[in-house]
Amino acid sequence: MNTTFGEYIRLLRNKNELTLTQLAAKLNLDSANLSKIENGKRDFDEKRLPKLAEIFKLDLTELRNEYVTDQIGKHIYETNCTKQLLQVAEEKAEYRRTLKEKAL
Amino acid sequence: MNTTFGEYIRLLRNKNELTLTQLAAKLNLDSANLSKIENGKRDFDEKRLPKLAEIFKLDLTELRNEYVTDQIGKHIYETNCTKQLLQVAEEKAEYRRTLKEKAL
DNA sequence: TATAAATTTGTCAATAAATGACAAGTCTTA
DNA sequence: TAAGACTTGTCATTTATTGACAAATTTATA
Repeated sequence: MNTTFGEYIRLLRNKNELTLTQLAAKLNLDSANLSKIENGKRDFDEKRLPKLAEIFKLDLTELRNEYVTDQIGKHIYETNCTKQLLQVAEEKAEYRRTLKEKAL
Repeated sequence: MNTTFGEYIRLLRNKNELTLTQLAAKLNLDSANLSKIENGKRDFDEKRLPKLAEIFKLDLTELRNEYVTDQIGKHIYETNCTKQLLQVAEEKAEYRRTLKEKAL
C-alpha cells in the first residue's frame, strides 16, 4: 500500500461512500480532525485501530502493519534517513532484541 | 556502532574519564537524568547533540546519524517491525518524498 | 446562481507525554 | 566505613498531542 495512512483512510471511506462526518462519528472523532488526519496534518491515534478495522471489516494485524509502516516511514522521511543509515538502524533494532534476551 | 545511544555516551564518557556529574554539568543536565539516559530509561534530547559533539570533539553530522539510527532502531524494535515490513516503510518514506516534490 | 452539504482551516482548552529537579537509595573503592 | 559514583523513585514543570468548536472554502445540485 503506497499511500500515507491518512490517504488510506480516505480511500476506504470513499470506497464505502461515507462522508467525513459519518466516519468520524463511527470513530468517535470530530470530522474536522478526521479531515486533518486524512490530509496528513495529524496522526491517527493508534488506539482507534480496532474500531477502524471493525468498521471496514479489515484484519487488525494487517491494518496495524499498515499503521506501523506508515509511522516508521514518516520517521525515516522526517529524519532524512538514507537506505544506508536505515540498514544501521535495523542492526540497532536487532541489537536491542539481543539486549532484551539477556535481560531474561 | 552497535550500541544504544545511551551506551555510546557512556563509552565516550568512560574513555574520557569523566564522571556522570562532570559530563552532566557540561551538558547542563542533572546527573541522575544522565544516568537514566545512559541506561536507556530516558531519551537524550536532540537539542543537546551540538554540545555533545563539542565536548567529545565529534563530527556533528556523524553524531546525528548515530542518534537518528538509534531512534529509528528503537522505533523498529518497539513496534516489532520485521525486515519485510521495514522494506515497506522505506517505500512509504520514498512515497512521502515524491509527495513533497509535487507540493513544490 | 443560490443553497446545502462536505470538507478544510484556525484556534484554544484539555489531556498526555517528556523533561527537570531533587531526595534517598545502592554500589564501589580507597 | 566514609566518600564518591551511580541508580532509582517521585513529582512539578514544560512541551507536545488531541478534542472541540467556529468560521471559512470548496463541491455538488436544485
